[in-house]
Amino acid sequence: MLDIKFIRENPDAVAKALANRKTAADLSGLLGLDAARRTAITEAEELKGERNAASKKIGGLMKDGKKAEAEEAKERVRQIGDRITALDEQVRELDEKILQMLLFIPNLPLAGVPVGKDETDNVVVRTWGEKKTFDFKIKPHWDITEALKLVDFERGTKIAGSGFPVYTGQGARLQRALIQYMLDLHTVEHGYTEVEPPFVCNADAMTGTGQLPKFAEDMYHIGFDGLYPVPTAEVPVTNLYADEIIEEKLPLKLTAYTPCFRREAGAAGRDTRGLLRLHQFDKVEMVNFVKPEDSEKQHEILVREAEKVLQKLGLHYRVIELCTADIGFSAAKCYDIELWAPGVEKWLEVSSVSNFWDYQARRARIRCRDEQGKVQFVHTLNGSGVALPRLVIALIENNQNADGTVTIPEALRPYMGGLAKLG
RNA sequence: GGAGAGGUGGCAGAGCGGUUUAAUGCGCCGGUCUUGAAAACCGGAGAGCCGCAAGGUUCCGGGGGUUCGAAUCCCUCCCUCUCCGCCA
Repeated sequence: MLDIKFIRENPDAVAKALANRKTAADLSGLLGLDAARRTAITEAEELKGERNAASKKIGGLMKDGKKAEAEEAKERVRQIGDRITALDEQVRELDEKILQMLLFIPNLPLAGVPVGKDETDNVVVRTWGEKKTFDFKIKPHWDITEALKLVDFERGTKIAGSGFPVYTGQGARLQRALIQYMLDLHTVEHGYTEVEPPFVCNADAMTGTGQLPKFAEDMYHIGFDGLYPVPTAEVPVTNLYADEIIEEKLPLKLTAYTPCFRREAGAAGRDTRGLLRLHQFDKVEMVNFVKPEDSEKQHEILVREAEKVLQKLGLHYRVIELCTADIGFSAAKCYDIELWAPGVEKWLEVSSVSNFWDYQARRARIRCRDEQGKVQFVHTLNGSGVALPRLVIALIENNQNADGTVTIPEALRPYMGGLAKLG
């Protein structure tokens, strides 16, 4: 959420930043409500001051036995009280309206984020590795998973629906191995603390990180209990510190494996084949809570930590900086990491590494102290480290052999019981 | 799920209608003393909002109510603990 004070003092800059995002917002309407709110608060607080003083006097009169005088004063204060009740109600309504508007306004892109009209204006920052050449006819991953019985799509559809694959045999083992490999990498080499959060969250948590209220349709919802299966570990892990002043040393780096549930509303019919786009998938996520002055530096470190996962597996990837029109709702700056998948001949997004600045911290009220002990909002960052299905796609398409087997990268073999090949 | 008890500042724990601007202890920060430290003593110290500031105002699990005035009384929801039941 944006700071209403910042909007009040920089309306033009905010309008321009939102325009770069291709987002419209009624800023003047918002500021009108803000002005009305402050007027009402000022009057209400003045009256409360009067009432507090008068009530104290009444207490004194009662004690002295001056009953008549006390009754007279009570009547006067009652009237003040009525006015206060009305003003408080007015403030409450204005607060709610202002909050509802703020919750729907996205974060502002950082200065330096390329201004663009859509995803075609994203910028390739760097590329690692190169496209592998094959001396045989390669297969797309769905043929490989079928031949090696790694994934059973049909039975997943039967028990849950399309987009809910069943991993079987070595395919299931591979999922488990990748999760463990990534968690070990982040905890041992990158200094993360592993957490295993709940796989469902309440509406408050969903609002804190920005999924609600705007993206309700993208999520599953257990209406009976008011819970949402998590669309990403970002939600439970970031909200761990909601409503807190973090006293631990920053940066605080947490990593978590969770399954992720997404309705993919609006994406029906796209990438329906294989593992490209799913309603449920596994992901290891990294979340950082950092001091405001460190967030840009820490963001760069975070992308490198995600890249490390791919480098150790020897996979060709590129890092993209998203332009103003393409960064996510809550993000101020975002890098995507894309793996090359030769079978489907596509760059596949396996990681999104975002700097949320103080946007989520303000929504979730996550704070820290500066050197003077003054309370301020932390900056939150997160990055996939990484998402499994597309990693699996790239892994098996890149490492497939002429005989139909798939070579397992060295880094992964300890997690596969020493196995060198699938199939 | 049933019965009971309880939710107060970082923690412990008073207060149960009007000098509570939330006692007291521990912990924390600063100071005195000390070669240094400890102890002792003195002082400080929560969060939000409005305000240029002075200052004001709100917050005792959440919400609502009674009252001139609520941490304190009433209603309701949530959570925790104990016992019972069920159960991986």
